[in-house]
Amino acid sequence: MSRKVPGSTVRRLSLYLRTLETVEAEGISTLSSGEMAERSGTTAAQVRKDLSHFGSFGKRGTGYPAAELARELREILGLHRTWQVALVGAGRIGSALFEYGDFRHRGFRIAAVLDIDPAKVGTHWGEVRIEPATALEQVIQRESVEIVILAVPAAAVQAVMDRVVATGVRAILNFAPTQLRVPPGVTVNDVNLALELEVLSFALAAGREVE
Amino acid sequence: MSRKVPGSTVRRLSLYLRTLETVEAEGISTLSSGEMAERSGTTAAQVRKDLSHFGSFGKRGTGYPAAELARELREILGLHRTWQVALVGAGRIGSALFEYGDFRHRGFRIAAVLDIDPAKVGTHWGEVRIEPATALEQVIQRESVEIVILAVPAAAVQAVMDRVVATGVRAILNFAPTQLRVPPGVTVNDVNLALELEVLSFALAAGREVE
DNA sequence: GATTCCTTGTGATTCCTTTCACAAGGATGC
DNA sequence: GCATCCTTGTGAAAGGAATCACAAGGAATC
Repeated sequence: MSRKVPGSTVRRLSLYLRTLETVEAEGISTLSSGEMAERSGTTAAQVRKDLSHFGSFGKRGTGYPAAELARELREILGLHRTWQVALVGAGRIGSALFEYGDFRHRGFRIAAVLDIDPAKVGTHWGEVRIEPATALEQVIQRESVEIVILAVPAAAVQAVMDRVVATGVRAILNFAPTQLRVPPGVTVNDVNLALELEVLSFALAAGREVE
Repeated sequence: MSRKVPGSTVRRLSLYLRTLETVEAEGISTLSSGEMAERSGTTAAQVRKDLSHFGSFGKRGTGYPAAELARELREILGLHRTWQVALVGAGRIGSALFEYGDFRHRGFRIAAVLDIDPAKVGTHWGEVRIEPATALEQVIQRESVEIVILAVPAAAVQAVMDRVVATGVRAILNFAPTQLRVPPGVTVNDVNLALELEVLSFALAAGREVE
């Protein structure tokens, strides 16, 4: 049980949680680190080491109780509560994310959608009315937003980010292919779709696997 | 100039390339490893070490010629040519990816779109006719597809992947939140959107930055 | 109850990535 | 031409993460 947790461990915890949910749906109530590893694409030792950062959840000779470990992981990952999310950018990517059911089931509620395009402002996505980007600060405050998803063009993203950070938001998911400058204490997670394809391109061109 | 290249280096190369393109657009023709690092969110030593895996591209006392290094990086990443891509799954995410302009500009041509839904099959996205998922093998062969993007539900993805791999495709970009089992020689790159939000959730819940 | 078989949790080790530090070499100014 | 200032490329060192290996302990069988 240590203090500093590698980002790679956090990402695997998320995979473990999904594995546990699948396993529970299959009616399995206990699984070993080896079974977890097999299903999550890692090794038994890695599973045990990852979990050991946060405590001791298994029983020797038996393994881990699926339901209980899932509950623990949700707690650790902060998924035991609902997070209010604002989505900036109502384009294709924004729309896909809004529809993405996984988010809601996992405790992320897209409470607001904003866009700069006057033609989109005022229209509705389901229950949510698209609001003007100029109202960013008010919307974040009104909806108690803690996580912002940026799905805006690369040219605009730094300016929007600066405004977001100024409101006190400390977690940002950025889809623009731009390296953002953020003050310490703010976590930015980048999803760069072109980059993901380029990794594949490299693997094919170089004739080797990557990662 | 070494043999084995870390995946993290490949990902940074992609960022460097984007930085170079930005820099060129600003009319800058030469930049140092320090300037590159500043703009790409890393360190000067890292930039030099990353590039040193592939050769020697800079000039002491001066830095790197932007246009030339960009050309070299495109070569290394395999972006000097066009890749034929098939997109399986014409839902929200598939649609967003199809519209995503960055892909085409980077040498990725979505040559085919497939879906299992009869209501979608036969309709067109731009020039591309949506084809039935049953025709997967024929379409891959006909279009000489080398990269497949899987934007299908988690429950279906392993079966589709098996068929894709059987055709000889060796590079897959998977958007389903499922750990795929692949034979050696096949590179799978996962994009797990819920996971990316969960990393942020963890950071907020734990009160610390991640990565 | 004793024996055998599993499985966890974790220090030690190995492996890999990043950072450091500096020699080598080019540019610039006088 | 010489001195000074930069910048690269890279071996060496440091830092982190994954793997190993095993002691500790529970379950199951006879």
